[in-house]
Amino acid sequence: MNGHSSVDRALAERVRAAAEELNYSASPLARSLVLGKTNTIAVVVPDLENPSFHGVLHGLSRAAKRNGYHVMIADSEESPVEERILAVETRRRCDGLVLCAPRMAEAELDQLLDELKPVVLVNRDAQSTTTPVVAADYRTALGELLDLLRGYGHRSLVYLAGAPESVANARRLEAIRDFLDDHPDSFVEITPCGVSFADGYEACERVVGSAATGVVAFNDLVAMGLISALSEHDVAVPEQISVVGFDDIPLARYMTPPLTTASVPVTELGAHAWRRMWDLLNGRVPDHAILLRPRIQSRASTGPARLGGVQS
Amino acid sequence: MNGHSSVDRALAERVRAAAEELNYSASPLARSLVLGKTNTIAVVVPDLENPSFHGVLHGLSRAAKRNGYHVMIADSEESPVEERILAVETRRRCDGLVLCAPRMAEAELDQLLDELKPVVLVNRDAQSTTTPVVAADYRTALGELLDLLRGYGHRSLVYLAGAPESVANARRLEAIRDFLDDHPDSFVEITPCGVSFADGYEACERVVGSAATGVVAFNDLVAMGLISALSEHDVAVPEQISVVGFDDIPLARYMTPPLTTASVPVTELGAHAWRRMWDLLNGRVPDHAILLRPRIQSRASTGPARLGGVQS
DNA sequence: ATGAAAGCGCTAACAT
DNA sequence: ATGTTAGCGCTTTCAT
Repeated sequence: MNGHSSVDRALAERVRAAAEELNYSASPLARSLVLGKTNTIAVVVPDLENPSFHGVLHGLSRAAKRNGYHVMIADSEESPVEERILAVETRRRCDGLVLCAPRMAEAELDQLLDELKPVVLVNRDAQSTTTPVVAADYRTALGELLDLLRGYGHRSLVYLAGAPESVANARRLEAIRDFLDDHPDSFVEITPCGVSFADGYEACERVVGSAATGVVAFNDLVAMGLISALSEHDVAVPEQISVVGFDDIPLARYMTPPLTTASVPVTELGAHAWRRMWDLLNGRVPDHAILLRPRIQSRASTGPARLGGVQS
Repeated sequence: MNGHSSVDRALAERVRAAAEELNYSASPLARSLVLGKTNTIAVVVPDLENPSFHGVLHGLSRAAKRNGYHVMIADSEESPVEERILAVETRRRCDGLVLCAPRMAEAELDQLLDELKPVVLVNRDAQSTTTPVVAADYRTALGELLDLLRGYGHRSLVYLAGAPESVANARRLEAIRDFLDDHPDSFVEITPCGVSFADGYEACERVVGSAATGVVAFNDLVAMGLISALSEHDVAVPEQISVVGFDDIPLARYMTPPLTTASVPVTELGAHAWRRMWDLLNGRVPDHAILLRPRIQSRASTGPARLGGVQS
């Protein structure tokens, strides 16, 4: 018997040596079958190409490896139906599931959660109070960005919105509503925009046409696109308009000017997700939800407001 | 019996219905054990955070899914020893292995390949003539970039080198050597630099100090860092110095000026890798090696050479 | 056409 | 302390 029974020392040693020689090792498959555990978990993501999932995957896989677990990946290609099928099917080949920002509807998700458990949710919450959730606190972070702008004296802002349906956008809107409630003298214009550099670039006219002195872009890409267009229109950032992004992508700090933004701790998100899963796997009950606070990176794309905005 | 035996129609239908009702489905684990195949492959990468591996993973996982295969990931964290252990261990839990740009030494790799097969290599070649290799043709692509610069009249260039040991850097040096052989009137100064924005930024002095009219950066990040520093030194790109990058990262086309670079088809790389694996899995013999040509993106960071370089 | 039995490679519980 | 056996959940082969 291999491992920790009560066997003769010498014999055990000889067996181990022989195993080494023939380079034999127990079939993980057969072990899994009899033990009822595969030492593998799966993570389902909507799009493997999205950088924010890389971070999560990275943090998760490293943490899992330290506990001797392997990780499978499943890419739902942004399809809610595919996502459901994939989740169920993948779940059967492993011991647990991590669902990253699932795209399926609330009702469907809640119903599915029971069948899938153990399962942990990343960047998406559910009714289920038994399912652990780990998420980035977009709402608080955007609030801090708004506060920063306000601290510089900005009272009239534009928000360049992302995908209207998305949870990410909804959270930001909540933060704006909170902010407006707290500061009745402030004004934020919600402008449909998008999530890419090109979207930000094209929003330039609208921004310049408004009386705003500050812009909150949905993310860094949008902010960069906007800044690029602004510089072509000879609008100085931050002298005439301050701009903030969101995500802190690698190039954000190297832009001219370096971009003020919120850095989402994606790798930590993944590590925390594993922690929850590990608890679940060991019969422990993890905290229900944990919100990770993005870090505000205050850089040179923001500065004191000039009265009257661009026109002045 | 489930599937395609010769059974009574009605009975089969009833069984299927019952299975549906109880939402029963065969345990993939037990099936795997008896069939001797897991319908899973694993891909080993040196660093899950590296964007170029995301593309490969993405293309690979989508292609594999279409053939009913799952994919596991293993992150060796850039450690050659870890890589070896991981590869062997992971291989036992699945039907095949894809090694992405393995960091281990040639000799070790060649020896290991036999134990791991079926295995396909991405962006790294080996002695083994039986192991399929799919790679990006860095050498040809850099040659084309050099030709482009030459076409603009540049005769004196600087190459900002990446990690000295890396295969990626070696391929580029080969291309430079070829180019120099073909064009004895050209001159390329090899300068140690690095792979990041900051590395490129710091190379500015060296570049300005040289007589070069064109710069070949190891990658886009380096090129961007350099251009950023050049603009602070009021050196105009491409009027005074032309700069090319490599990779075509998402922001390359949006830089000011938009960056001339080579676009590596990473997703296709992944898809091709799966194709090879699929052949291997089905007893077919795939082509030994396939080289995917990056696409040259000629943009505004390159232009006609001015005699005398910066000084003029 | 259908049912029974063997066995994939292991581990755990039992008997020696 | 060591050897033996049952069985994890399937598929396949062989009888019926």
